[in-house]
Amino acid sequence: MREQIDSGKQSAAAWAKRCYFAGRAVMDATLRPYDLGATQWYVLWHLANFGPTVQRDLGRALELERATLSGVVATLVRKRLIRQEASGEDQRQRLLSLTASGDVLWRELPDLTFIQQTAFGGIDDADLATTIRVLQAATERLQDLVQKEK
Amino acid sequence: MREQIDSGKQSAAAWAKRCYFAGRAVMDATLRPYDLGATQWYVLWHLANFGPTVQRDLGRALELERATLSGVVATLVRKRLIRQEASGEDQRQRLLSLTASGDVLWRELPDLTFIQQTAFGGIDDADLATTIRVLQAATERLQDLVQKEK
DNA sequence: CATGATTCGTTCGCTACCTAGCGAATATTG
DNA sequence: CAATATTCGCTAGGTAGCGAACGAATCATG
Repeated sequence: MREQIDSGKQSAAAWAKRCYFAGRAVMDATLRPYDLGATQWYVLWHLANFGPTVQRDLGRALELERATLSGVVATLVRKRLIRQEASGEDQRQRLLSLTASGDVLWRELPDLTFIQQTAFGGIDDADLATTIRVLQAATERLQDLVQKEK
Repeated sequence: MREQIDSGKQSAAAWAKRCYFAGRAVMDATLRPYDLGATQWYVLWHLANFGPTVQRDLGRALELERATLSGVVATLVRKRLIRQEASGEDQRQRLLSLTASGDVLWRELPDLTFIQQTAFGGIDDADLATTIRVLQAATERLQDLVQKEK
């Protein structure tokens, strides 16, 4: 929202938005041949790298709301790429794991780390650290604001 | 997506995402009593500050796709907060302006600039500038990547 | 041990984005 | 001037994310 750039504060927020959407656009374009969304890729990525995971833990790891993850998981189950089983200990929990075909697909998928490499590669380490620190601080303050609204 | 923090590069992208959604959450919470979404607010804001605007120009100013804006505009027209008229010069264009009730509502709305003030206030100017520069560079590189995919 | 609070996953309904494709209007070019 | 290309707004269909509300399971407390 370009006109909001009357001060650096608006500008920072606007660039955070643009950066997020630009990154997602690249992921979407890359994953299009595989009929996968960015979030679906993250789920497969986690299961491939960390093995079977309880849905709650997956949500916390990927920082997704239960409702959001629920929908993504349902989609992947429908595609038979992941499996959703009862967890032994807690009957409320669902244990997620890759199916055989999910594992096969995962091996075919391109490595997506090149996206961040392209985006932030060559940027000064100190500047990158500053950026992360500023965004982190802003996010925390915003989350506090939401809490206070309630 | 916290586990992606094996390098600052993933982390920066993840924080950009969180920052964007946190900001939107505050806007949504603030605007809830008025039954308005964040994007709807931006449209009203622009019309209140810049007067009647052609839909195409509004889309460019707010950096929204035609399709996205089309839906938002339809919603606001349905609420009778804005008006959509034929533009004199070009018969394809639609001129948008606040209705009387839209103007009344706008005056009631709280000032939302406090959100960015809260989020980025007190942060060192140089750090803020660095953040903007890094995000801007990353966004441009990502957009180039998308172009190449095509 | 019974009651109440919390947690987990689901569903519903919403906003906000996108791409693709359409028809109509306008610009460009041979 | 006719044919072609572009632009503008709309619609359809998709993903991503949220909050609220719900049943079932579990935990905490009197």
